[in-house]
Amino acid sequence: MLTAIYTAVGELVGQGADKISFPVIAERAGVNPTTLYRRWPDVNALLEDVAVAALTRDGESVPDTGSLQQDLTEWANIIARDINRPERARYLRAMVAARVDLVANCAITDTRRDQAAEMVRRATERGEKTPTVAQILDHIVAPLYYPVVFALPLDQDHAERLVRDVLALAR
Amino acid sequence: MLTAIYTAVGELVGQGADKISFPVIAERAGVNPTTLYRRWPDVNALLEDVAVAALTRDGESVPDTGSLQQDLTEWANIIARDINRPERARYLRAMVAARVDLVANCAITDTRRDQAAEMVRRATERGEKTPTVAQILDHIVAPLYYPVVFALPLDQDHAERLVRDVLALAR
DNA sequence: TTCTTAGAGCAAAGATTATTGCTTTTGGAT
DNA sequence: ATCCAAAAGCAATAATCTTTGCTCTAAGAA
Repeated sequence: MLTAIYTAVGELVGQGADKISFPVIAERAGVNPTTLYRRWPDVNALLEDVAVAALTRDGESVPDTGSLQQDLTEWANIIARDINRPERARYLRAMVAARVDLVANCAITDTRRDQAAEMVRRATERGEKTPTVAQILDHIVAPLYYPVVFALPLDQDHAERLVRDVLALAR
Repeated sequence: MLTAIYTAVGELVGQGADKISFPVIAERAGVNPTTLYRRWPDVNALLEDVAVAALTRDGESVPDTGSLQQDLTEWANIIARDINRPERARYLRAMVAARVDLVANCAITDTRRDQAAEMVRRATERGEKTPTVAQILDHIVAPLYYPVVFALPLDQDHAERLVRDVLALAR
């Protein structure tokens, strides 16, 4: 039931459907539209729920290679690969469209911040100089998301360049 | 006629209306819905046109203070102030929603790149060491847009910190 | 001035979406 | 097994959006 609905939404978002309405979702999920109208205040709310579910399932473990540079590089590449997948990119845009503040805060930013903090903590323990968590978010995460959100052409080695830059800020 | 339509759209977007349809726009603009249906393929197309018009009219001149640091600081603050205005933020999100690749490329990125290039050029002529244009886009522009797009809380002095960081990359 | 034509309005019809009262199913507790 | 309550389905209705043929207006050309 619920998973059928989530799946339906995921498929619609994934294939870039531009007419995502309750009736459309309901038909694809094999449920009655009324169910959706009764359970969610509007389509955006449902979209939000699905987005949270889709974006928080990060089995992604934080890289732990023994060097901050490698950790960040692997991490940045994981993020880059993830958000550049077409359907993932559409999720992001759909969320932005829906002004899904909650998702933005919880699922994306918080997770990324925690992961960055973890890597910095380990590096500090090893005695490495590190940039701040805020710097990592500003200078790695943001530049990775920016082109995806705005549908700009992605360039190779972006992640590597960002890591190199941010490491120059290590104190 | 056209300006009435654009104005109507602008007002609706500006006040965060979530039901932006041709009939609604038409009524506010005092035109017949048919006109809109016949002239634009769908609402997003109209939104795109309006967004282009709204975002390309940058009378913004590039700062020229005699120092790259000051140029970048003023520039970053101009950008930050601009895109953090609520209705401007909504435009951005609306554009992202509409997958307005064209707008993203032309109006935003290209303009910003040109402006950055101009400041770098001047600084280089003065003999200053500078970061690359790509670095400025990655480490100043992207981090400024990121929180706006994702509706994250904005923090004071963000622009200043970004400029300080990016200048550490100057070569 | 008259003709031409692109664009805008009007109105009717069709399609889709949203709401609501009521019935039916389902899963768990007794 | 039976009962209960929450959730889902159903169907009728309303509201909104979309399409289409036709008419009317206005700006430029002959």
